Amino acid sequence: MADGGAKSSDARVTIRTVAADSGVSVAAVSKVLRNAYGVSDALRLKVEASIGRLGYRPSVAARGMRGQTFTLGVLLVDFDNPFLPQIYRGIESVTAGAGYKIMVGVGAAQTRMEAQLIEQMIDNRMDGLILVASQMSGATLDHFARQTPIVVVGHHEPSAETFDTVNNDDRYGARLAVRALVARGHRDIAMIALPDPDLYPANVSPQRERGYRDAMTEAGLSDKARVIYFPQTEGPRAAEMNTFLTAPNRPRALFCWSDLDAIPLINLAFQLGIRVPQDLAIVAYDNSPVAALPLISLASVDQAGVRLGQLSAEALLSRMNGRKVAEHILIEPTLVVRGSL
Amino acid sequence: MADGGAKSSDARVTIRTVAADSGVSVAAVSKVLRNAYGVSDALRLKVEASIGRLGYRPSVAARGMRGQTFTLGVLLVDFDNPFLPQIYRGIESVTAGAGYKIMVGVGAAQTRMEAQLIEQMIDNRMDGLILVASQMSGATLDHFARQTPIVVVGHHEPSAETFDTVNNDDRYGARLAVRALVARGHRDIAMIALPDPDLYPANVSPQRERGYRDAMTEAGLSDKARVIYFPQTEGPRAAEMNTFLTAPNRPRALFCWSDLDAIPLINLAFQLGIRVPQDLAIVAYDNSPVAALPLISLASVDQAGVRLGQLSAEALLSRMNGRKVAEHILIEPTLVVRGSL
DNA sequence: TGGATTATGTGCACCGTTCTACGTAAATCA
DNA sequence: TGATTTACGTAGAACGGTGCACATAATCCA
Repeated sequence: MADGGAKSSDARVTIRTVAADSGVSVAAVSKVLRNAYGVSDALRLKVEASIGRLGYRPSVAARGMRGQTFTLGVLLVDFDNPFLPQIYRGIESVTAGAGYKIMVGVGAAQTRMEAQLIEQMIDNRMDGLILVASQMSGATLDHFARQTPIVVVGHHEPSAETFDTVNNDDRYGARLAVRALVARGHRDIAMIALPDPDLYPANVSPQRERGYRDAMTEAGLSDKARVIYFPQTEGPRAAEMNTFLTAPNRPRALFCWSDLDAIPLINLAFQLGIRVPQDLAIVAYDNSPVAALPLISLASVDQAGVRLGQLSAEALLSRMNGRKVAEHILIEPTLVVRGSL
Repeated sequence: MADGGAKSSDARVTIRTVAADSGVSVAAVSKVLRNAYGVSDALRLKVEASIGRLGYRPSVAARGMRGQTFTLGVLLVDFDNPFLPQIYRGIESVTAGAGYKIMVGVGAAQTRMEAQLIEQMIDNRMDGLILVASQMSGATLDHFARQTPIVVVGHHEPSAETFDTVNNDDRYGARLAVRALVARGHRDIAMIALPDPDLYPANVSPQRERGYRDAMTEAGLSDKARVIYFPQTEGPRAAEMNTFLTAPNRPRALFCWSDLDAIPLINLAFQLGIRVPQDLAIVAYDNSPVAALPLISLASVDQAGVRLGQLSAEALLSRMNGRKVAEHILIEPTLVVRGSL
């Protein structure tokens, strides 16, 4: 790192500095920067030399006022879900090649904060947005999608026209999981899902709930179907999990909407002396790294997070490039069998 | 190609729209926005009414060209370290109250990319930056710190003058961990650390390494001290871990620089039939949520991530507020005893 | 009552880019 | 050879805010 430049004047190097240094107009420098049409090799070389010499970097903020910022925004529900990094990596692998930078906003699973962050990203003139597992309603998404290109991951809304969606087939994935339990002879199979499925029908949990019911019906077990909703706040949740596991009518098998709930559950079962899978078989969803640990060994449906990320980034780029008609991509998940099954 | 995307409808509401609507000057609206001096209640009310009616939001990009953006940047090494969310939460809890928004950059543990993201944040005119566990050298940090207020977490450089640092006392924490092993009668205690401690002496791992040596010397075991460095790439690393655990000279106890390495290790031990802690006692660092799972039950040094985040945010705000002299904060970690010890 | 303050609002020059419209020289065509 | 076209470069108006310098009105003080 050439730090020895002894930058006597701390004055910011702007496009004007570069123009003066290379003896051309500001517009010419701008053309080189954007590599626009109408620049001779001689000019380009001269300008690039100046840029290098001065260590010039264009201001994203100023650039955003008229043109592109080459920055994309990614909104994540929260930080704790170990499945999200995979999606992020997928996105990054595609956008980096196309010369885009990424800024991440963390929603903390609150609609209010999510909206603020999206507005923030729009106000920063980011060129496009990818929203991962957003809690927002289709109408709100539509509102934002009219202002900037948007792709949504983990939100099923195949009829949306203003934004694209990228998902794994959650309904099918759930069916896979339940079928595996049925194939092992289980009949008393319950499901753990997120509360208020009717409030957020586009979210993944309600979709998986439908897949669960499909599979139960398919196996002639529709009368056995039973969905449990745990509270989302830490304290009450732990207590209810405990009650659930120690209750006399505890099911013999469990399909859990996400590793996020299954991992605490399998640990609690261990503490309570409930043997997995002998006393309680568990299959979950997301195939997060923790599920793969031998000490946990949680069977889980893999939704190819990296692939989801790549597809969403590609969709965003193509939309930014002018595509107007919405795309709704669905990929096929697979079941990863482990000891808990 | 020249078309930026789908921003067809609704002409943008700008400060001029608001000025026209409320019948005052642009400057007056700006004053209200910044709540600057010299605004009557009547004017304020009128303008705020217009803002509400029109749904106006100031453009961060435009604002950044002269004034503050009220946006802070947080740079994280990577996404997979489950300890980072705690720090983020701490930061967020402080900055939200002060009216700042946060954008996150993910460094992917590459110096090159980290530098790019920092530049990106500066170019976006963010008001200040918090760098968490950055890999960068002190000189590079200094270079950036001259351009914008910076606080660094997880990087020990108490003599730095241009930026603040916030850390837990890694050296002391390591000593705590090793002492606990010694207290249980262990003598053959090895340490697992990050490679190239001399290349990045300011990072946490070398600090913990020093604490390990301190404690070994303190217990009269300096001749037994032994530090193992695993390669950082997935494949070779797993292989070397395996070799290490099955070697005849495998130590009886292990202090691991981070849960990040200890968790795979404890799982591998389980697979190999090595009993923890009977055959191998393990203490690690970071006290991540996974370590706390009963099935893992990994003893670990807790460095109060949330508190670190809060302190760094407070330091940043005070620095942004004009403080020039550097602050170097050190907090005391605690050991969380669990089954692996 | 006149001059000095103080409170409130406005005009306008920035900030650092992009991009359209246009000028000019060189190359091509008829 | 003159008329077109093409290639290269430039001037200057945006973009959407901020904030200084100033004008005006209201209030205060002897």
